[in-house]
Amino acid sequence: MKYRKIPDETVRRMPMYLRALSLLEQEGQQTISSRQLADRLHLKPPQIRKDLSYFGAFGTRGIGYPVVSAAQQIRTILRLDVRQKVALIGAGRLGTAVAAYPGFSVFGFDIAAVFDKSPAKIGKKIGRLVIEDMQSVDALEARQIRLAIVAIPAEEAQACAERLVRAGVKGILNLAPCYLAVPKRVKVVSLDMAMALGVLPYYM
Amino acid sequence: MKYRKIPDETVRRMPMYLRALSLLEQEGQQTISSRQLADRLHLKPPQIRKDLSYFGAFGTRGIGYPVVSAAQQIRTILRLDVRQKVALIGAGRLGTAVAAYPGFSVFGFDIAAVFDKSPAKIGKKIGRLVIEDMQSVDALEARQIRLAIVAIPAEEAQACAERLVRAGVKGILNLAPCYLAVPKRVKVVSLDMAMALGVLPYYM
DNA sequence: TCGCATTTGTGCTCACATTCACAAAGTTAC
DNA sequence: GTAACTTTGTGAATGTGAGCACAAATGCGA
Ligand SMILES: NC(=O)c1ccc[n+]([C@@H]2O[C@H](COP(=O)([O-])OP(=O)(O)OC[C@H]3O[C@@H](n4cnc5c(N)ncnc54)[C@H](O)[C@@H]3O)[C@@H](O)[C@H]2O)c1
Ligand SMILES: NC(=O)c1ccc[n+]([C@@H]2O[C@H](COP(=O)([O-])OP(=O)(O)OC[C@H]3O[C@@H](n4cnc5c(N)ncnc54)[C@H](O)[C@@H]3O)[C@@H](O)[C@H]2O)c1
Repeated sequence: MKYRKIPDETVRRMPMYLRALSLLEQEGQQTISSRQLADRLHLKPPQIRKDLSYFGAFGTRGIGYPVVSAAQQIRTILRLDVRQKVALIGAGRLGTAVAAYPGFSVFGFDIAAVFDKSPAKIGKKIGRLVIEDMQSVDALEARQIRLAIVAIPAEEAQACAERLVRAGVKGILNLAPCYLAVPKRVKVVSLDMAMALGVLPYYM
Repeated sequence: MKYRKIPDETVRRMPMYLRALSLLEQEGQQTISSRQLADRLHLKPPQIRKDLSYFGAFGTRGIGYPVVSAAQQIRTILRLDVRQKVALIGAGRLGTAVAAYPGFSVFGFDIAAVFDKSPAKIGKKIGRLVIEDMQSVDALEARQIRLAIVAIPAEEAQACAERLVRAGVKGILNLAPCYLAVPKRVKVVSLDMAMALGVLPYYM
């Protein structure tokens, strides 16, 4: 396929494929067809084929996609083939849950530091990590941490994001219910649980 | 505007507008223009006007939208004008955080029950709620609970969703990293933190 | 009362995303 | 070796949503 800009939607689905392939890897399955994968993920087969083909042809006609090497390719594409360190900002109720969540490791993420502004929390341990003060955020670059999860109140989140950007952070997962204004070079993905819940009654 | 099917994307943005308007309500602002609102939410003004106009014209030309009545209209549209009870399934790390989260009340949600399968947790209190056993899920309809948040391991989530559907649940917020197959009449919205984080390195 | 400034509501166009349909390429069975 | 079958990769068609541009409506001041 001649070069085309990769659609954002395609990129968004890649981790989905990677998760499924990682699972199949564990199950020991050698190959999977776009149809089988589509059934699992509740997508249409051509969607999957087109998505994967943006990054080159790595399936075998008549057979499907080789599970292990396709997974590895997607890891490379998404830059998840190297372990990515992540800073967690906010050791409150949600932050504590996130810090203990093993689910990030499927994608090679490693919560490498936790920060909070509350003096009562600084120095306390959360799993194997010691909660650090917010000053220490400024040294993230030296520690090769370029990703952050923001789990502090919405009113504090914008200032925090700016501090993270100054500290060299390149990507932010925002769990606070607000928009974060950042330079274009920084990517923000926001998840808002209340908003997600908010649409459900409409469809009842 | 002649009748048109309301785009899913428009519905998805409505809670966003409602959150902003609720905030403005508190701040005591009387009216807001699409431009002002767009600046806050980082959208383009025509987007907001078009979205709102799907539900009828409720702005005033030359002025903007009346904050209080627009908020009330959106609440009615989204069926958030009546208090919605929500069941929480899973009182683990994430479930505990969710149970204590006050942010759902902006939209009129009320976590009305918490369930877990672990005998060690059943009967314990989590805030003002007592953790119930999974048997009790079957009685949700009688308690007028038609929404649920699923915060249990992915392997258990599908079976749980089926049980919820049998119990009359009409909408599910799924926090487990998996697809939930449910009848078409039931709406599922899934949030997957690891997947959201997974795209960030690609953009670095 | 009139003209100017403001802002909504919406038809239209364009961009993006999904899905179809089929040729190309490979496998399997005999 | 070949015929039947499977599945990929992709151009084209279709569907969906975003944004522009402008008419219509309203407010306000002179
Ligand atoms: N609890 C949930 O289930 C839940 C669900 C969805 C969204 N959220 C959002 O996640 C965020 C955190 O929620 P929570 O329930 O954990 O709140 P929390 O109050 O339990 O914890 C917030 C933590 O952030 C720390 N903090 C506050 N301001 C800070 C700052 N400027 N810098 C560093 N640390 C700071 C506080 O000391 C506290 O430890 C909020 O924005 C909330 O809306 C929470
Ligand atoms: N912890 C996080 O920050 C986080 C982040 C993103 C997603 N998640 C997802 O949320 C879900 C819960 O995560 P967690 O960290 O709270 O896990 P957890 O292990 O701390 O808690 C899970 C809870 O669910 C209960 N449970 C298990 N099976 C059940 C069943 N069939 N019916 C009822 N209850 C059941 C367990 O008793 C336990 O209390 C998981 O799917 C996880 O992947 C968690």
